[in-house]
Amino acid sequence: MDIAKTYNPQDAESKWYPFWMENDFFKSTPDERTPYTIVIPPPNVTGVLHMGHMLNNTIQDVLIRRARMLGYNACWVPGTDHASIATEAKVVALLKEKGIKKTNLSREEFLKHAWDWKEKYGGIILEQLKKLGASCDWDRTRFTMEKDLSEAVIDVFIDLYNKGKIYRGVRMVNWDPQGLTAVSDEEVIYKESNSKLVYVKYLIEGTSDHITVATTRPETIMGDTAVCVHPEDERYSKLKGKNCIVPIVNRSVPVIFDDYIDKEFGTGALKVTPAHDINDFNLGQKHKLPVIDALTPDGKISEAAGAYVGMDRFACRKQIIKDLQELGLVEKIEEIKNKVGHSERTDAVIEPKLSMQWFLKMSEVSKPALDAVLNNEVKLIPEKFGNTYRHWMENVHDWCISRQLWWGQQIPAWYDDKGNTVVAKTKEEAESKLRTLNSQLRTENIKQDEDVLDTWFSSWLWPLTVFDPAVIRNGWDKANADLKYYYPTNDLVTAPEILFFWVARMIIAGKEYTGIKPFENVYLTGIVRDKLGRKMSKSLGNSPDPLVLIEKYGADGVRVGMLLCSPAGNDLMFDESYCEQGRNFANKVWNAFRLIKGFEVGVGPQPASSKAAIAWFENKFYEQVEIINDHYSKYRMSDALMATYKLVWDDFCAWYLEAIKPEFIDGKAQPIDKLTHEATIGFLEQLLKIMHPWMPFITEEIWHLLKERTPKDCIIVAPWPKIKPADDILLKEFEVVKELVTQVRGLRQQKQISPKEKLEVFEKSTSPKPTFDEVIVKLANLSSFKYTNEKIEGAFSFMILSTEFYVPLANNLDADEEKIRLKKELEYNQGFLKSVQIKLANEKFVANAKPELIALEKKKESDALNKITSIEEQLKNL
RNA sequence: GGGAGCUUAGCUCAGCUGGUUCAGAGCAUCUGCCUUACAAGCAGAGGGUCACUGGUUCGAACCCAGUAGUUCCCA
Repeated sequence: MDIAKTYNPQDAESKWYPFWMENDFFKSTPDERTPYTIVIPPPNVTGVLHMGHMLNNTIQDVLIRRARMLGYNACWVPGTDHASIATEAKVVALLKEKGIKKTNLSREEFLKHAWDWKEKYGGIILEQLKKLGASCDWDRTRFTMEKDLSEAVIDVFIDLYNKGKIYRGVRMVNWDPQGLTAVSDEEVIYKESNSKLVYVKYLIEGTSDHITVATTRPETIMGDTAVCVHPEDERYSKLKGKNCIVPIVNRSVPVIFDDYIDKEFGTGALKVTPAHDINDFNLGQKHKLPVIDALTPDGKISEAAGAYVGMDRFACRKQIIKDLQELGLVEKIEEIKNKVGHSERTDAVIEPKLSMQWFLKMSEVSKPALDAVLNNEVKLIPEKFGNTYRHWMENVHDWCISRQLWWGQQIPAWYDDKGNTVVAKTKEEAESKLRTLNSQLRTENIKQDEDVLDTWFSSWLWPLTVFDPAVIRNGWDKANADLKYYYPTNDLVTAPEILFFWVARMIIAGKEYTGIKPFENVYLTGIVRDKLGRKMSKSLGNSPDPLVLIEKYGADGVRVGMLLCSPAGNDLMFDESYCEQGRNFANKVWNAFRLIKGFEVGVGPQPASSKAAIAWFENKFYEQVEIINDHYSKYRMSDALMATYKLVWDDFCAWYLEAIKPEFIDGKAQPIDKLTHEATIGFLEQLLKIMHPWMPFITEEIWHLLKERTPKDCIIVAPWPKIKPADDILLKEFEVVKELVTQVRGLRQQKQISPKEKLEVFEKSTSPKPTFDEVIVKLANLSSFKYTNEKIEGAFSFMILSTEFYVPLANNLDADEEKIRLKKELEYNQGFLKSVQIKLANEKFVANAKPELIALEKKKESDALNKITSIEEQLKNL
């Protein structure tokens, strides 16, 4: 068979993914096995795969594939969320291109367009995940706006309303004037910007005096309903009971006193605009001030302002400063830096705005969710996030769950024309409820709330409703078989930035509706940054396209590359060179396979070197798989990967294969014996298994090229290797072999001796351990490896641990050079001895240290003394 | 302004309960090799005042305090 010299990932990827699908290897249905479940953090339905997804989903796939091999019933549920704001913005933009305005459409018409869009373009990301190799059970794909998932959302709203946990109120919300919706606190991004602090004079009514206030938002002056100063601020004490005049609109407003004021900031006097600042709003409530909303929803000056009506808020800011200057009312302008909130979705400057919104009271429902993390019922990985989590949960604000959009679950609240509100699942139910409040009710006067619910208000049910959308209605006791089997899920893999948005809220929902946590462990990945440490973003253009990377390096290469640089919970500085390293590794594995596949099996006996190498590698494998399993158990992904990488590359390829590889005689490869051949294929199979979660495609490819297999005999479902305790003594012996071979190779390099020239090596020993002698002869290319009781005169020598080795080199020993080298070694050992002896002479050390430790130090001392004597002797002989 | 984390080789990171010859790994670098599995490779080598300053201890990369730099979260 002709096998390509370099691995071609595309062939394997296009072959095995469909094969796995056709054979239902990703599929899971409840059975007698223990389940292992992951629900995907549903990506935004408008999304395309970015590096963050790539990292996140690779980790999930590694976990799920390994669980499958460990014999669990592995189930990874995929899906997308409906992303109200993002999707609606996309659809609005698309309609605009066609010349259709959203405002000209009815809700139903708009939603039809939105669904059309979703069917046509939505969920591209799920197809992209397949390229990565994601082994999701695609038959279980869910979407948060599906009929029954939506119904669950409505059921939750009604339930929480009935429990008194949802209320409607006028509140200051973060208003996105571009998206025309309220957004939650978490969706506001504060950015540092340069602002002008304008000092404006307000005349005191009935006098020629004035009071100066400092503001960064002069365009809200028309909404002022008071000026506030600190009660203990002597500068202003004479203003008690006075009014002042709001410039431009010449409104008379009171001067009020409140210790909320920071005397040091600006002039110590604050203009109070209850409609446009949360603190001012609170002040207004306290002092019973009127509220004047001076802005329209789209960020223009409103009728109520009485001036600049219809002007954009930023244009107005410029104009009003100019006008105030002309009126002589501007004392000065300072340039300051402050943080300005921007919408995460549209990047528009957020406007604090009073509006009628629906809220969920968080204080009670969040308690069980806080406890679940504090008492380790839900484990956060890494643990440090527990602090952040607690801090947030202890200071949680009520959750604004309404959004002024159409794409989403419409709030099941109904109003009549008399100001009555009821919450009901259907219009009919609402009508009968309203009728009890309003006997004159006319059906045509019943209106449903126009708003939809926050997307997180549906995705917080994800781990429940992907399995049983009816669980809210039926209750946990009547949950379906799927939910009972898969819930709680095992691991959740997500980004720390949505720890509160989503993770905390899922725990809340899980606790509220089942009393059970939704998952055991939450693995928080880092943020993918570029190598300069900048967050990857579209605007910076510093994010590689994952699909291009896959094309370039292969899916396996990219997966390995991603995980090589991803410490748990810490950000990762991604660089393409990691993918290159991943690709190179795949190629290394490919070539190891090529070598093994090319062996011709003969009838000859098994060489002693092969037998010894097999014994060693078997134990090495046990030792390392145990370490790898341990890394997995601690979610140390990059450590598990690196241990796998080194086991394959260093131990298997560089040492084992070199040790068993048949020699060439007269330019012809000799056949390999049957026993060694079988053992080697067995090792390769075991190694492929532990590589499979990281590199699913190449491992499946080689698995099938290695042998004829039955159709169901695929590595994706092959059992994870069983291990035995490793023989530590054997492993230690081999470490000496490695060191010895390295020394001989180094000697060749140093003395310019060809690797082809055979050398002779002696070990000074009275109790030979010949297990690996033949391996040494082969790997170091020796004519012989012998033991001696005597020192070999005139030979090059070195020590490993406390054993001396000699390499006789005719005409090659440079006495001066040798002396320098030995003196250096002598110095080092003397220094070392000294430090050990100081320690042993220290009474407190001897008194306090553990006995094993003292014994160890004594051994170090005697070893060092032996070495020194030996080196001194050698020096004398030169 | 409040809170949390981080700082170890050129880069990315390990270093668990303070004690093995403990200062490590991978990549990168340097040197020599196209040795019939692999130049996407092989063999060898160099490279660090563990951010800084103090303290605790027989002993500190590790524990404590402070300082500097840096990242994130909250306001």
